[in-house]
Amino acid sequence: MDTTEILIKIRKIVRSINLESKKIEKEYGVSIPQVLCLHYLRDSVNFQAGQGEIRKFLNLNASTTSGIINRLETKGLVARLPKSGDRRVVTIALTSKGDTLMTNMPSLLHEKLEEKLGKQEDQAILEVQNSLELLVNILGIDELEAFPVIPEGE
Amino acid sequence: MDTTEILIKIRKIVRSINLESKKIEKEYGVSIPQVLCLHYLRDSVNFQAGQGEIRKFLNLNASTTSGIINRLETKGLVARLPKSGDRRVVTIALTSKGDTLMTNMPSLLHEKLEEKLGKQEDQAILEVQNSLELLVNILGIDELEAFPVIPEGE
DNA sequence: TCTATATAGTTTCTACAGGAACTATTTAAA
DNA sequence: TTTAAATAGTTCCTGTAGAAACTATATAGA
Repeated sequence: MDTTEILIKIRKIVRSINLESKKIEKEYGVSIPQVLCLHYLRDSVNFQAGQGEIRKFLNLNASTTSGIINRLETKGLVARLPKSGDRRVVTIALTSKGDTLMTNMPSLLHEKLEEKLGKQEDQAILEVQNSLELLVNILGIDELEAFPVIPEGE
Repeated sequence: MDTTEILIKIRKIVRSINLESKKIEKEYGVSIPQVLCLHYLRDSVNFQAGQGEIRKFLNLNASTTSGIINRLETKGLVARLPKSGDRRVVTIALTSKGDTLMTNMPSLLHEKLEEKLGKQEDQAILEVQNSLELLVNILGIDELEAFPVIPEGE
């Protein structure tokens, strides 16, 4: 049985996402994780959210999230604000510059996938979802299962 | 339609592979890409191969491959040898230390997946493969399609 | 109150990953 | 033969990713 093939395909998918990310970064100055972060802020109340909230949404490590926010901050797309009440919490706020960028950024991988996947039969889409679910379960992502998927992705 | 969910699942799979890789690295001192590299050498003639050959098999950038080999070399698991004939080519050779490590390294993600996937119905496995294939095609990994998959993975 | 302990983030370190620029060698062409 | 182009690798730079160690703040318990 060819699990090697499956692993190679997963590696290919990963790689294509990375390549797309670098392409987007070159064109717009922001990578996919950065875009996802800005995207989340745009959907948040007052365009603001705590680092932890973002971290949970992106399903990333705190240090990774910190780095992403650092790069966004350097570009002026995001600002770190103090939170009254709990001074441990750093509120991340979308700047108008960040908002403008998001407005002008067209079709990401996300939307490309959406478009192309839309052309597939419903049955095929269901199979893709089931297959990925199976892989997720098989690979044993138990500790992560709890993370709250905020479905307000789009 | 929920492509967001699909992307999140792919990210989860990627993440679980990374986590597994770090776990393996902590336990055995070598990561999955490094193991794949050693694995390839073990299946090569005289336990040797050119960097380019490895690069094509792993489907990675030259600089990335260079880094992986560097780390393996530092650990003494691999050695860089000159190739008579073409002095641009660097032959990568598995050392006995590397060979021994591979002999003693049990059940990788690879084999875990194999084991767990073996318990699934053939139909499910087929669906997984088809789904990944579909995603690979949708994500447009055209330039990479040509890379020669040596099926001697196991 | 004083002390755990838990929580929120940051910093440092390491690995993977790719692009760009570079060196060195080989091959093709003029 | 000398130049031009292709090929094989390396080095440098940046980004993603996580673990470990750390700071600072908040909360619970004695």
